[in-house]
Amino acid sequence: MRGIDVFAIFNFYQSNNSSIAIKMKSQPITIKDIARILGISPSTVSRALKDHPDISPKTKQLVQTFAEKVNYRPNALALSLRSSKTNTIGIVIPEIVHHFFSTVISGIEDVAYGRGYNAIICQTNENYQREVIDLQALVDNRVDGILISMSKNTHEFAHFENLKENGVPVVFFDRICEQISSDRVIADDFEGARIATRHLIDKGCKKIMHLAAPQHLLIGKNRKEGYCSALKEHKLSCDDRLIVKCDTRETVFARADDIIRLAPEVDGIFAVNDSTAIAAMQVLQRNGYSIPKDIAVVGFGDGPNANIAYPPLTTVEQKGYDIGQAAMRLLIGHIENNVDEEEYETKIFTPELVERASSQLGTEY
Amino acid sequence: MRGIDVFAIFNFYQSNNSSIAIKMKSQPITIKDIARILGISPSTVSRALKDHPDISPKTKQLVQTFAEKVNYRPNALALSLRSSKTNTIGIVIPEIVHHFFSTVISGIEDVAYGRGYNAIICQTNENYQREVIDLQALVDNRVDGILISMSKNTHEFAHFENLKENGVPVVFFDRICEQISSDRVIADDFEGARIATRHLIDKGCKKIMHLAAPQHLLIGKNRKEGYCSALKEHKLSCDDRLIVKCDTRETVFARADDIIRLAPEVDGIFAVNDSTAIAAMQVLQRNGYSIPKDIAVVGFGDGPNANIAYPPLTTVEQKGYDIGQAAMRLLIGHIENNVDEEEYETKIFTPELVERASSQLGTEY
DNA sequence: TAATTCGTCGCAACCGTTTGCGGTGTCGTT
DNA sequence: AACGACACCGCAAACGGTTGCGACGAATTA
Repeated sequence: MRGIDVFAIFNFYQSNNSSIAIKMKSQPITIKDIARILGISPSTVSRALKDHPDISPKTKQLVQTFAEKVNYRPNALALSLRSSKTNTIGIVIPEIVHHFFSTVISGIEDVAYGRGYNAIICQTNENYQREVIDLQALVDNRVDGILISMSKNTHEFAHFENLKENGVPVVFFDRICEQISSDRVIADDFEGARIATRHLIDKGCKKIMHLAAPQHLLIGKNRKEGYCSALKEHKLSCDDRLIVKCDTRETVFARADDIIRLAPEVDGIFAVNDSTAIAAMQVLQRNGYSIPKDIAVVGFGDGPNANIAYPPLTTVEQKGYDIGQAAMRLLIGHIENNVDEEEYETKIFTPELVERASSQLGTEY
Repeated sequence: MRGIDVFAIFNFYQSNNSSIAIKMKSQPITIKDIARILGISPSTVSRALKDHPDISPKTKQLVQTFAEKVNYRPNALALSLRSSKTNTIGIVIPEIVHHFFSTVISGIEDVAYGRGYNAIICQTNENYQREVIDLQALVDNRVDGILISMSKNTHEFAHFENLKENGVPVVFFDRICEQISSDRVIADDFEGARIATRHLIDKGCKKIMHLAAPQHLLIGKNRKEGYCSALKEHKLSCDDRLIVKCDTRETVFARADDIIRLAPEVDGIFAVNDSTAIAAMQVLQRNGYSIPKDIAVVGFGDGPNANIAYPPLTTVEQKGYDIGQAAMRLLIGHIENNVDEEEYETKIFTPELVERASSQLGTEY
């Protein structure tokens, strides 16, 4: 008897729903809807859907097939509110357009999806204000944890402290914040720069110019020091005169005169990143220098550009994918073992040299 | 009297909170917490925080300053659950690493932030399954709307239909779905290809090769037809023999033999995208051809690669930023005027030629 | 003095889901 | 006949916030 009634309503609902679906935007169906239609309580529906032993097989069957038919999906907002667990993590990065960050994201996402987490990506465009706003929005939406790579223009850290006060686990990667104690995953910039510079020396370079990033950035500092270290290793002097401050395509062109002035006495260039290296090659080529015949060049952070450059650029690969995976694993550890131990970990990935034409000093390409 | 009491508790709470903040992760403070501490009801707190006229100035002052002190922030989940409005939109794209999509995202975000929306980005990696999962997750989290650029491998569209049934506004951009009626924002691939091909003809090319994407993709089809149209405009024949199917760096190298075989009789190349164009230039250069002296080359979709290439690549710019802005504006329109009119709009952006060295036929670079 | 108004505030319901606990009905047991 | 055991299901509270409505005291008015 009851069964017949129920299925009558069932069918009515179905046809009714599909007919109105054409005219109006139907709200997603809820457990309460199902309960009302089937004439049972929401709690029973909830339990039936998750095979709770208190529910009779018949009821389970009824509810489950009905839920299937109407394509029921639990409201994630309600679940999160009740459980205070969103299964979502936030990623805050300066710019997604950078190949390095894109690969980091891929690493993060692959681990995240595998463990049932969703990732929401925020880009700050190197803007401090945006970083503050993005982090606040993530906290407001109760993400379970956050992965951050700092903006270049961030010099205050209250918004980071704020995360800890709100109990949000955080892992910094690449652009870490020295003033905040936390888990960290970084590329070994010092060692990478040393490898790159050593390579130039091995290729026969005697006087190597360095195109450097601002020294208040860890990246800039560490890469410069790695460069100096390799020079000293080989009894070469680390001359400040050979260090030109430019770390983007634009700044290279802006300081082109300085580079050209130094070029005659130089036979190698180590640039703080690939686009700087490529821009420098172009500046030199336009001024009559041949690369790598006259001057060998090495970049940093292998992106797809390195292959496209003329000549193809020797560079050190930064292992963004691995860094992303490691960062996500660390974060999950903090989220799931709600251990309050402030035992922070730092993982370091050493870059690897990718040798191409641009560093073969003395050869024609 | 009462004031003194309250502030005593206030101060107690403060010191207590800061002391435990060191040892344990404190949950974010809620309206209920504030109500309990101040000895008033949650409703009063809620109203005080939003300057409701029913609340006395004293109470408002008390609540507001206290909320400020403890850095109260409303729980976005709770707000969304009640209002069924998340102020969040979803972006589903194949790959963020592509410069075009990155710029689209910037356009979207700038409009979104300006109108009080957050954006959550999902990349499908050109994977149909991932696209289904991502869309489902967005719906589960009750985003207010979704912007999609389809994956290459999507041939079923039930998951798109599902969005409409759930009443989620959708705008397709760039990689639109022809089978689903919806708002669309696209680049005029046909016209762009025609402009690019015309440019080669203007530069003196008589026989132009086309490196084409698969013809089941709209992009591939439209760009090829634009190419043919320009040829016919100038009484040149559109010879299928001159069309080589390759649309990535890898496929260019795979079909390098075909390209080289055709090269002697060709004086121009129009490639379906920039990386294909650049790879083709490299293949030709390695085989003794000089560009643009022997063969002029034009790409499609100006990315930063075009500047880095040797020689710098002439290409047509796709206006990703504008497309992103337009798509987001359309979406907001649908979200905020809950008009059920199925009056769908299609916005078309015509690319612009960016002339560089690679297309200056007959000249030395 | 009694009735009305106004200024302040709290109760309770709601959004969608979960879950402890208690209630009902049907057995079988003594 | 009375009891406990068990299967099955619903009530209500909770997550955090909002809001219609009613309550209460004080001040104003008739």
